[in-house]
Amino acid sequence: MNLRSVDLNLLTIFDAIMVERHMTRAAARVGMTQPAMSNALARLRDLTGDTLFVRTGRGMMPTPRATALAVPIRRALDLVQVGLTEKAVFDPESSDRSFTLAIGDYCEVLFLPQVLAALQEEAPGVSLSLQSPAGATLQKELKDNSVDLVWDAAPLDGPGFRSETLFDDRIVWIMSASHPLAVKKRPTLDDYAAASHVRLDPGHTYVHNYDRFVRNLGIRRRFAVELTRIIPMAFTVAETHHVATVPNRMAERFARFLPLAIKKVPLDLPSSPFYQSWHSSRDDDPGLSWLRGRLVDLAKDF
DNA sequence: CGCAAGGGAATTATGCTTGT
DNA sequence: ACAAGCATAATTCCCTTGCG
Repeated sequence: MNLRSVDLNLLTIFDAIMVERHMTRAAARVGMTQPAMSNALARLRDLTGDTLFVRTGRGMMPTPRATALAVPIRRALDLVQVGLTEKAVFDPESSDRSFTLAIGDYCEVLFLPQVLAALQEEAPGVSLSLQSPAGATLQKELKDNSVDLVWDAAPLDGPGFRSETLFDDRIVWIMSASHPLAVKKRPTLDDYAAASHVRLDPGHTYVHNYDRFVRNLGIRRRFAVELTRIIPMAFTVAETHHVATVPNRMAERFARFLPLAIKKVPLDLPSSPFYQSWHSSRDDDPGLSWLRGRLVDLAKDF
């Protein structure tokens, strides 16, 4: 049934008759005349294909169909009432809501374990759905609510979008622990430029930003391979003599599991912050506000 | 933007049914 | 038979839509 073609006001009519069991009193209850109430009941009968209420000596008796409808209609009206009159609240402990995030494989690797641990503790019923790719291409998805939050190395600050900083990072380069340069304490810019690089898909915004910065300095790097995902990049670097340029937090994370050496890039680099962005129509969404706040907090200690 | 036509729901007036 | 109460008919009012 298409609700667009249904006069939802008829639900309040139904409820009034159900409560009063009397057309004239039901009409007074909702502030209309008895014939109007009678006409509204006729439309309800037409809509449901059921008599709904039968005239008897002791008032209007509901049919089985009307009795079955009474509870769901009452519940629906209560929900609407609450929704319209009270500011919605979000209770993380009892919520079973699911949020869709597009945070990119970098943050999935780096951040997701802590986020999930925190959720398990504070909001055990809340679930996450991760969508890739992340980044500034997701305006449409944010707008139509198919994605709740986007993380990226660039804020989404167009009209209708909001962003806040999550954390800051600096760019480093990594290589296998068995790479000849791994033992060198401070590899030079020449060492860096001469190395054979693994390039991550510039769809990763921080890669795009960094590439542009380095190119503007006139530094040319040789790329042996271009990869779209972070995990293969980490393994490639760990098991070959190619090097990669990545945010420091990611480097440290991988170095806990893989034999990697982390080196400072011998350049005066700007910091590489990450942002979370959402659509401004969700500003008052209490659930999403809660999640955003928790994510910002978690990113601080991280 | 303003106006007229059309449609739907409310009101008033009235008819019809039912219980006492 | 009569009063109470629901349904129906006629009319009014208001909102939407289409056109100049």
